[in-house]
Amino acid sequence: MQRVTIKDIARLAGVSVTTVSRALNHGPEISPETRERILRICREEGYRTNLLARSLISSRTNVLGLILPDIANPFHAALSFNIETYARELGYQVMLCSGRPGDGQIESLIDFLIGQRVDGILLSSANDQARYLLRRYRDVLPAVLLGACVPEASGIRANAVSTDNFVGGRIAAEYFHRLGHRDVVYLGLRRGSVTHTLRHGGFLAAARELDMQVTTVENPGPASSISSGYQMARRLFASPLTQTALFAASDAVALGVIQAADEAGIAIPERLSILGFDDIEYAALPNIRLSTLSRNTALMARASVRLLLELVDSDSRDEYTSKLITPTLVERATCAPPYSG
Amino acid sequence: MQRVTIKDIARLAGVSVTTVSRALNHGPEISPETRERILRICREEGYRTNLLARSLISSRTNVLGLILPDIANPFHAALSFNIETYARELGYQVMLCSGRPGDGQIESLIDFLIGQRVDGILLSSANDQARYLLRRYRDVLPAVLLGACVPEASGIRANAVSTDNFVGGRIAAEYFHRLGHRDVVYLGLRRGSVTHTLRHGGFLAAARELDMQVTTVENPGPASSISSGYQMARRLFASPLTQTALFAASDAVALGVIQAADEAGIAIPERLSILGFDDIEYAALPNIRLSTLSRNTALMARASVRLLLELVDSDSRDEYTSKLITPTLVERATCAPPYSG
DNA sequence: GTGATTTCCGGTAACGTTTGCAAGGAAACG
DNA sequence: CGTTTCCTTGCAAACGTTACCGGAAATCAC
Repeated sequence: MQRVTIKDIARLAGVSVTTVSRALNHGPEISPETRERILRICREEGYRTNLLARSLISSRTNVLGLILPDIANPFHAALSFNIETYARELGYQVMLCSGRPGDGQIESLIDFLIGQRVDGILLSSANDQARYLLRRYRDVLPAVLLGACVPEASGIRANAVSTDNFVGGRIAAEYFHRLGHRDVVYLGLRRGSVTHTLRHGGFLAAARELDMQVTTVENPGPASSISSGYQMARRLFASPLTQTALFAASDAVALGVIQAADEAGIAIPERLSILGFDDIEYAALPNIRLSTLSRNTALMARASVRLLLELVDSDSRDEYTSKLITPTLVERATCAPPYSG
Repeated sequence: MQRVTIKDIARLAGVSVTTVSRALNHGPEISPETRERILRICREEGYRTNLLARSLISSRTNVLGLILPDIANPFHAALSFNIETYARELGYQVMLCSGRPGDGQIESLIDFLIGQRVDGILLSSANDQARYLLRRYRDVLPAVLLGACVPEASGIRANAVSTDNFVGGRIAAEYFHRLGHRDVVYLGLRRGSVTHTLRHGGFLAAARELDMQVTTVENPGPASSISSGYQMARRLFASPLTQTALFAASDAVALGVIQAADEAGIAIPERLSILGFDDIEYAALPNIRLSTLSRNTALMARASVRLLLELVDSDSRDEYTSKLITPTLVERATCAPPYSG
């Protein structure tokens, strides 16, 4: 694993290391001929700048940390893809880590990223620990919360870009009401999750105004996946079903619900309407045609990266900006008026 | 962004930096009391080792690079998740980059990872450039190819762990034959992709032995996604369909085919049997029930990480090991005997 | 031709660690 | 009590860069 250093190049070119560094980086203070000669030698020798050393002295890595709860969820995958492409356009690389909340996994990931001296982190682990984490790492490195909107009321301020989950919940409830549903279920809330608390809150608020009855099914597990949706739905379907519509915490969860409904012989949407959240690619499939609330991952990615980089550059810790993106309803085939046979 | 260094801790504790370093790292050569005192101060001050500096001197980062063509594909997402978890168990962090082959994206990613001095890379970009890349980076850093088996015959040797694509192709053809199909299509080959060349080869070989007729539809685009499958299938369905079964390059592609078939009014599996590859989570959904060839991502992840770490430790460049994993047929609902009404 | 200015380059320190070597003191041993 | 050994600690060099400052040569103005 022989590695060519700047010193080797300097020796080979008969110049000092300073000159080589200048040839590689800044412009004018070097003659075109020597620069060309040095660059040629670098190419021949296969020289590659040691970014560790460079970052050590410049105290900037041009790497952004991204923490996601579950890359297997297509929504997160799409988000991560968009974040990576956009960051790369801006000259940044992304270091992706997945970690579920609980048992200190997130903390140790953040610690690792700080150790790696990333320039900032994007944290998409929507739970109550966020507020704790934020305070703890507040003046250690710039961070923006992703998807986990911190409510104004909580007194915790954070840089965040998020889907407007409260409004999303409202939209869902209003849509159900418009279709004629009066007895509905909200499925997939994880206790302590800011995202879901808000979404649930919006759903409940609108439901109350509209005189609808809401049953809530909580997510016991950490992840919002197909299998967790399947588990929850099975519990729900174990007793006789009075409700006519179901709002799921995510499309993945909704797909699990569909699976359980299929097994339980519950017709969709005739017997039960199902509305998802995220609008993942698979929701649009002809056999699925899941009605859902769409979040614009490309928009979220751009906004969050841009915000984070502003923070990195400005270095100001005294103001917070929170960007909310309203989800939009995508009507497909899994929602219909209740069957009144 | 004030950062506490080892020097600060040393000053605070009234010892030398050496002592602090020893308290943080190796064991016996320090008294328990001072160690405890130092560690306490580190906690209080929020000290975090600068991994850049450590790596610079130890010339080891404990970071592995992972290059994937498309994280949005659930198969890659699952693979990446498994790789990350397994690597973390072994004390390594993963730096994930997505890059499509062509226009030098892969090369620049590899260059970046080398610059970051990752200990090794996992490269899952199955195309012909692999052989070029391998030779170029051969003695710069350890690498293992993922999913892209390099055939013995090609004379190029590489460390690789891969699904046995040739056998996979055979299995598919034999399965179709067993069901009674004689006129079939292979869809999704990307010209120049090693993976698909092999898979196609196995499919063709078995088909020839079994006297089946094969039509091949090539993938024009770079990615193996739902939309590319949809595009290819639309082209195929534009003219009258004589074939009765279709083997798709991946599950994502197969889902795109299903979408196009749905629009074209082609019944599955009555009019056309469809077989996928990968066995992604969504293939098992009750509305989909895609028959497919399963690859064990967990196994692939463990094998590749283990192999790579062996390479990192052994530092031997003279032997290559290639691990093949046989895919297994998963029969669900999209394959049936041809309709002979 | 002298001084001022520009152009190009080198020496050296620094970034925050780890590590080999050596030294100081205490304990053990005769 | 002298010597050896062990335990604990510190000094200084090194990793591969970049940045500051200063100097030599070349160019320019007069």
